[in-house]
Amino acid sequence: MGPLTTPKKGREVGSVDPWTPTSNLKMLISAASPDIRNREKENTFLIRHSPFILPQDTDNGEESEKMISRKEKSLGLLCHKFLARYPDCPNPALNNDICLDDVATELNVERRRIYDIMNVLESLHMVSRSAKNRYTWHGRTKLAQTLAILKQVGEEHRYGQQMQQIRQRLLDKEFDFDEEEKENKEMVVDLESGEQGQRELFFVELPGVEFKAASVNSRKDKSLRVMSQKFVMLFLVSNPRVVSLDVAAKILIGEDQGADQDKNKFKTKVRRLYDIANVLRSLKLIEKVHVTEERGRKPAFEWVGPEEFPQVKGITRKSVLESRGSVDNCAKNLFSSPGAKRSFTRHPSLIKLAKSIQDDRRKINSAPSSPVKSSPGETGAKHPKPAAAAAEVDTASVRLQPTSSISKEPPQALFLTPTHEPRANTTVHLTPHTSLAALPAGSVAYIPAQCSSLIPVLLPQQRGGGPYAVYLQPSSPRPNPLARPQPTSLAVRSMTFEDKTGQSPTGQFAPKSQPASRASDVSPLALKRLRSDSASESSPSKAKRADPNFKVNKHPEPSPAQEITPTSLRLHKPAATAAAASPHATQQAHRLHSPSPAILNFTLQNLGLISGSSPGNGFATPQTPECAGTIASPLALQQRGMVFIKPVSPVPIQQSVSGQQVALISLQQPLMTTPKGTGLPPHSFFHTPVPLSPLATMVTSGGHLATKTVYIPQRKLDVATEDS
DNA sequence: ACTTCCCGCCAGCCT
DNA sequence: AGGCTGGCGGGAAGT
Repeated sequence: MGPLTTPKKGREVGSVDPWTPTSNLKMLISAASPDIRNREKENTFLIRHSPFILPQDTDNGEESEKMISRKEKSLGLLCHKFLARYPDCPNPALNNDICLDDVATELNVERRRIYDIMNVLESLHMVSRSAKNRYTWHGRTKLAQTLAILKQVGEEHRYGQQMQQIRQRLLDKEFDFDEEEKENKEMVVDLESGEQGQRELFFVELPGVEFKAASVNSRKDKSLRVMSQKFVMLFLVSNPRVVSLDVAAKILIGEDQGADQDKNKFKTKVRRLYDIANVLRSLKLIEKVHVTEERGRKPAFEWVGPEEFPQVKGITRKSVLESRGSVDNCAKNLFSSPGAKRSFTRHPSLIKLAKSIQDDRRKINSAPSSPVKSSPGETGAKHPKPAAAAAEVDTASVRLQPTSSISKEPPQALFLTPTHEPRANTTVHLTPHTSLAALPAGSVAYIPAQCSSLIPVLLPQQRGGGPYAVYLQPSSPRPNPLARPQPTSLAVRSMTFEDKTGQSPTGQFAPKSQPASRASDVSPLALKRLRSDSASESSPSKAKRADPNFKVNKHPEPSPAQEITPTSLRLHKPAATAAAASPHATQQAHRLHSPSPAILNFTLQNLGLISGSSPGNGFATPQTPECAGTIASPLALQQRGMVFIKPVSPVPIQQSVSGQQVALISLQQPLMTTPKGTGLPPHSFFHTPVPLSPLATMVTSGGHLATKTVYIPQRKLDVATEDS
């Protein structure tokens, strides 16, 4: 097909690429403007020494005139450079005009690349197009607001469910490889016709940041922007905030491509997702991680941006949906969907859907929209950003703070702000900025990976159901906290955790400064259950020594990946730990091996959920109720051989092909040593389908809890933890 | 071999 | 008509 080839790498900075037009241009530019060149150099320097991207590769001194690697030309890096030119919160009074030509010139890239960046930034309302070749810079002033809205829209569109659905499909595929293609098709159909399958493309606008000129908006191809918004939405509605590329791509394909999508389409989407992701990464909104499942490791991204947003209330939301035949609508809302062209392919149910959404929208669009260009000054200055400001505060407050000096362990080891993490890929980090207090009652919270261990936090349950956590069985029934860490022979059995997925938890959190949980908050029933359940247990898995790294907790510096990795997390067959605490749990649950009462008490106490009885082992429990999640001493728990596995995904129970009930769960296993030779990063997400035991089902017999029950089979853990 | 994603062609819209 | 935008996918770099 054409002479489309990617020029080979290995060009020098100043060298000319004789066969591309841009290189000529570049040469001309740099020849003509030493000024620009210098600026470019500065930028390069800046970037080089920034933690973002380019981690280690080029620090060998004089590489200034060396080969430009592909990495150095990445969109993310480019975006980073771009961002460096503008303040996060621009003074509206100043000139925030962006001229694409200038930017392209100064950054020494083709305009084409700038468009990519601008599109993504525009989707977040960090810039808005003011005229041809011109944008207005808004910085992050509207970001929180935008995210809030995107989240809301995402919830309305049930993206969370769609993702689940897709994950399920993928899961099914794992059970039945032959069906792969078929499944794919079915999925699309389902999404298309499903009552929650809102296929229409839309772009969410903000007052003051609308697409101005109709000419700009009538353009049909806005997919990068729309994709970008949707991609962000996926994160915002996903719990946990991890979205794998394939799932995202599938959703995005389904949306605008109906059933005719194929492999190429998918690949193209993924390419675009990478583009978007790279910009989002440079914005520090997401980070790259990996999800590991049976079929291997796959790329994913985790949201590391703000978690809490201002109320959307009072904000005009203009989610312009594609609406067949309503020309006025398009004109008015300055956004016409790409669907126009494809309208005939649309499933009838969608038309209905679109209509209802349209109605919906009408209601929502109460605030006046400005069809007129707004001046740069108008944006952001008009409304003293009450919402945005609030959001900033919120955002800041969400970060877990190091506990007071009372704590024995270096606080830094416990809490780390993600923004300070320079490292790039592969390692999954827990989301430290998620305020524990912000977690829905009953959810299993956790602390940052730097803590080396995942500690469950039982939040006060709201109503019914029991809070639930998962315990990995400690090897010793009577751990000596002061001794060297015992080898951990583990087994997780089941977990139930409640989490109002898809429901915005906003608004019901306890203030960060106050303990999220207190003994009184815990359902007595649940506690009772916990205790009684933990009757039998123990397992003398005389095992191996703990990994020397076990003590890393003492290192204040974040070196997440290798810390605390009991290399020998081998599963111990009979050691079953049940954490079933649902009031509905039946006797069967009792039969499960549970954590010993001592441990439970200890844990609960540490969590500030109960008070009174001491750990009884001489171990001083730091009182650091800063927030429930502070969990006095993770190390202590760790030393007791307790290991927790965090489910990182809502866990709907599904039917597998064989008719067996299965849950697709995602675990994050910072404690697990990667099996040798698997090439899996130590902190991988372990994404796996898991057959549900009758118990798991039972535990959830209460009803809605069913969708939150996880049964972690030994088999899976074996896979992940077996050494050698 | 697979993942990541740069590069630039070229269609389509805008001025 | 010519410039601006941006979808798109080949294929190279990176892992």
